[in-house]
Amino acid sequence: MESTARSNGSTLREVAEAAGVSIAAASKVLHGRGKNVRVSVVRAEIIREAAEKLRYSPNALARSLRTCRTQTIGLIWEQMQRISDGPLYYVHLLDGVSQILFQQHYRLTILPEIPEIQPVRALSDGRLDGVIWCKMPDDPCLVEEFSHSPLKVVALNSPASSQPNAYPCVTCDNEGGVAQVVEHLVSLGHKRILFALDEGWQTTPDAVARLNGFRIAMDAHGLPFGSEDIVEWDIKAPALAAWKATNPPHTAIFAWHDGIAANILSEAASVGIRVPQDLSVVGFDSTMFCETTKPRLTAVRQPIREMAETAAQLLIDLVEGRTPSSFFHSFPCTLDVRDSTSHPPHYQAPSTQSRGNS
Amino acid sequence: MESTARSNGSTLREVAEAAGVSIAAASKVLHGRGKNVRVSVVRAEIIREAAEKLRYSPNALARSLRTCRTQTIGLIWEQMQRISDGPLYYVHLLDGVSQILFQQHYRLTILPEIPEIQPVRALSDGRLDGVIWCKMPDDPCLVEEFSHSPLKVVALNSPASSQPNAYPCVTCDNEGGVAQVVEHLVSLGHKRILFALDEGWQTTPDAVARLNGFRIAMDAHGLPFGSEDIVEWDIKAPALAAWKATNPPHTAIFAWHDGIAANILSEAASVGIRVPQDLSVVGFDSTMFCETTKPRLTAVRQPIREMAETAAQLLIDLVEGRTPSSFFHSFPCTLDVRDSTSHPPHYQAPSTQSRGNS
DNA sequence: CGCTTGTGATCGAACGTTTTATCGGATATG
DNA sequence: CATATCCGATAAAACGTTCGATCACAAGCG
Repeated sequence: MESTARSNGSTLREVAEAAGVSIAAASKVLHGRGKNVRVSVVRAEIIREAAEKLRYSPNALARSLRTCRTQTIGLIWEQMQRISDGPLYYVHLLDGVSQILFQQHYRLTILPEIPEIQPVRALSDGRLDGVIWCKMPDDPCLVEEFSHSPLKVVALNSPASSQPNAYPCVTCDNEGGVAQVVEHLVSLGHKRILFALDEGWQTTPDAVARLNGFRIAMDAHGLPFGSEDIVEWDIKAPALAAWKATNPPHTAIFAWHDGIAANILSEAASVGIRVPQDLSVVGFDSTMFCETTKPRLTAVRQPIREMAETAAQLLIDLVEGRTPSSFFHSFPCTLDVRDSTSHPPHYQAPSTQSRGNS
Repeated sequence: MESTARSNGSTLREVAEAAGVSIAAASKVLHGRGKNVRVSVVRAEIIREAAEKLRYSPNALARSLRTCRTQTIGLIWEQMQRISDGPLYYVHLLDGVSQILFQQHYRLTILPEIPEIQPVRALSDGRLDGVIWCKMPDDPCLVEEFSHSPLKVVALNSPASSQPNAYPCVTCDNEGGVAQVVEHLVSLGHKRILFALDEGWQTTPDAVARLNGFRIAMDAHGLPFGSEDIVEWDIKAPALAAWKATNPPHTAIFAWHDGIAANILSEAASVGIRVPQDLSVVGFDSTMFCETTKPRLTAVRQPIREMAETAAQLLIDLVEGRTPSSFFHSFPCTLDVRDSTSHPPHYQAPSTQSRGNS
């Protein structure tokens, strides 16, 4: 075995020797650090030449070991499987985060999903300055663990923390967005609306928030909403046939994210249900995706790119010792009305509208 | 200012002191390193207890500095802007890469696009064991630069290197995929096919390869193909109106990737051109995207996920000192025929087909 | 007894930086 | 002339690991 694996071409010491100066001088000239170290212009030039000749490249590990800063932040999100299955939501998230990070000379490391506490400690192994955590669970143990660590953390699309100022949170106004959906559908004349979730939604803060918002909004309109109005949509098993059988039927479906809505659309097409004539469909996220579906998909727009940018900037501020002015950022959602929503079947103009369905 | 920023809760030395043993012993027990270091079971337990009590977490920087290994690999790809504009291609790439990496306990760092040589040297700053480079240019200087660095590199979707065994290459059979498109369209009766590219395609190896493949395939069918059959599609400026004016008109368009094809589809819909009756459209990549477009998009399927997995595994092998059996991996493409291709207008059955167009 | 082998353990030298403390000497200040 | 200040520069101590060298001691073997 090699006794010592040479890490790189040349070191600061070699440059210093070649230039006939001290290591400190070389460090000062090449990296500009060191307050008390002063070096004349002539020697500076000599050092720079020596560095170029030796193809010197500084070792970031050694520097980080000394300075306790790595200029690297981590991103924790869902399992890749779900990310590549879903629509463009995560791509925009990545775009926003990396945009801010790169322009401020930070690197981005993608981390595998970490559910347990133990691995959280492993996060603070010195390689990261901070972490953006998507859908971070609101667990006091987690906060406790982070408080013992120099690692900074910002939560993105996570439930509001029970400890208000433990870490910054960036979310969107799920409730407000959902309220707009209900408002839109109700004004079109819909009374029974199905809420579509996918498997494992219980552990997804956003899904829970949207369901709650939906319940509240329906309630505000005096419309009934119970467990029979919720369906766990399975990509594999078509469920629209079953939907047809319910009585009185739901005239609209709201899916908690675009991916499910898209699946509902293609399922409807294959079963022969016309959207929006027979059934209105609404999604959530409103990425580019919605523009190319069969009837273009009406959906709530979540400003995920801006949210990601905000989270990244918040984290950088924290890492660099600046205290953010606010620890809670909620972004408003808007409704993009496209072609997948319309009046329910047998709709009558509001003036002659009677309470019971004919 | 703080003179010394404490990096973390506790160090190996503190654990060793608490347990009353040497640092080497603690290192051996907690990390299993050190060949000659032996420690009895009783003391091992004492050390483990001390570590737990002190919330010890090893410093990866110090370890990497010593071992010259970081268990981290970098991913160089296009600017994020293009990534989030495009279809799911990059998501699947990321999925494949991270899948392999994570399960073998490697981390993934996303790097900003690096066009210059100088920053390439900065890559080998000790933080990375290797790099997966998408659309890596075939530049001898680059190879030269990498040969001076301990960094391993694997090229993904890049042109075959002029130095065959300098680094492993993973690509798909662009020519073969395009040949299938031409075969498909010609068998449907098309004779004039427009090739759609987007701005800056000249620097994209895949785009160039597909254009070449297209030229060859058209030639093999005895069909003319010249500069008037190539169009630079601009997302902003609709071009289908112009297309209508050409005489004789192209009856089919092949776009070098799905994103452009999708834009053509929505443009066609807004201008009133029916696909596939008036115009056939074919894309390349065939991600999930193609299933939800207005007519479902016929496209060449590129096994990007498998390609990404292969590239990642190749790189890990290289990093861990194993020599890959092959340095060139080309994946076959298949044609997914969907609803956006059909016979050209005024098509007559082959039996009465005459050479000239009526 | 002399020699090898094996066990359990420690010491201390790297790894490549940053940064504080220090040091001649020149120059300015009292 | 004594003393403070500044300039140019260096030595050396960290930072937290890994790992080769070493050591004491016991046992096995001829």
